[in-house]
Amino acid sequence: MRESHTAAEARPYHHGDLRRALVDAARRILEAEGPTALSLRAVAREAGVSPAAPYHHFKDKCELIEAVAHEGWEELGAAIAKARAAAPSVREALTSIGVAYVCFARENPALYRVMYDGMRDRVQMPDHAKDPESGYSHVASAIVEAGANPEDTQELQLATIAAWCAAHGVAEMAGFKEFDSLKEAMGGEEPFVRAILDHIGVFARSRNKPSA
Amino acid sequence: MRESHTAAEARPYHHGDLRRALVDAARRILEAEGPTALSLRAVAREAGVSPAAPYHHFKDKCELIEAVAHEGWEELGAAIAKARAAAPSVREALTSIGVAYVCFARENPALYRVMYDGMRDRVQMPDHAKDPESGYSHVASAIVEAGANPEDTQELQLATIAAWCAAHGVAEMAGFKEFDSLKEAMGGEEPFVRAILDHIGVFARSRNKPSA
DNA sequence: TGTACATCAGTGAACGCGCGTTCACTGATGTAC
DNA sequence: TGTACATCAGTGAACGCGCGTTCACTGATGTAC
Repeated sequence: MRESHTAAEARPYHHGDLRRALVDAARRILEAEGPTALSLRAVAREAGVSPAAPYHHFKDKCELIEAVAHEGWEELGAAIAKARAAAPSVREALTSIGVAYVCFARENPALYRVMYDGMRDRVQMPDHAKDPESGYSHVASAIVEAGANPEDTQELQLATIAAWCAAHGVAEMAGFKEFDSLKEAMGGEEPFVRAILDHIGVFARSRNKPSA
Repeated sequence: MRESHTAAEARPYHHGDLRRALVDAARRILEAEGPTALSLRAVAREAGVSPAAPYHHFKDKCELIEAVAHEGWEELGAAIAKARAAAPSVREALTSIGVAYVCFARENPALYRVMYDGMRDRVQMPDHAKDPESGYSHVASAIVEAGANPEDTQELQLATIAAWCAAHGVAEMAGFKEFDSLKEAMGGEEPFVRAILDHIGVFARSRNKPSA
């Protein structure tokens, strides 16, 4: 019952945990065929189930996609936390976070796109800023540790958002074929990404701590 | 024959310049209903023409969309050139360019998205770097004017790409509802964008010219 | 321990929809003589 | 200037497709007695 069943395998009439299986199937489709291929029917097909089955677990297509995106944000938050913890020094924490962010997006490009699409027209502020385990909170507190004044909340918000925006831009563009020759000259995509982040500045040093 | 005909108006059997009219119709749809509504049939409908008519002017849907995106890149290049020319000083040129870039994207969000979608999986490097009127070229030469060494082409490329990435990130995220209260506190979206760009650094000063 | 029954989680066929594209066609235009 | 004809740029009906969602259904499970 805990084991997963591929589409072809025989499986009991009752699935056990179809909700989970559907989210996994959706992610497999995203990875293999990209966001445009992500239809409810395709997900059901991939999970080896009839097109109506998902409706016992999700109100509609949108709700399934939200579940996928939610999982993505959680994993991104975890990746950022891990990178921060592993950083050799407080001064380098932000750079590590930036690299981890971009790597996550590059390793899960379709998932990342879905995460952002869900974000775009959201009215209600999601939990990001409130959840201390979110990527946002980690960035904010890394900026404070690097010397920013935690009392000046507006300034801190701006710095955090600036870092987030810049990382997002790099994440979306790092894969452009247009940069292939440059990436190659630099020894691969990661050195390239590090160099770009370093040029961006928010990641290279804190504004309120005049270098060292 | 030069005048435009709306869908309802009578128009001669031969359109005159249907190609142009189709691109305009596509942009109207983008603006009004966003990228997901941009179908060939919808464009034909909006232009007041049968669904088969566009095939006399474009090989397929993709070619139409490319034409729209191409127009977008040209306009973005022009907006950047204008901002650069209007900048009060060489030192501020980059900031002006950044603001102009983000403003363009925010004023034409759906068009901007289409432009980037077309970019994503492009193999052939488009003309951006070669075309001296492209946004890319303007940014690169503004960076040189700000003090970067034009001989070090790799460094110059990195700086240009870094600025481009950061601007893209801000452009895509500036509209998030999540930032509404902060934007309001800062007196609107443009001050907010300027503040974010300023935090980002590439736009605030050149790396190779240690401030002033 | 066995049986009746409610509930849950699937099935598969069907709905209406809009899409991209093709096709044979026709009305309008321009050119040759 | 008038006429025959090739070419161009439209039409509108039709194709097959995959989609999201609904529906009446049924097989499996769990609970009450």
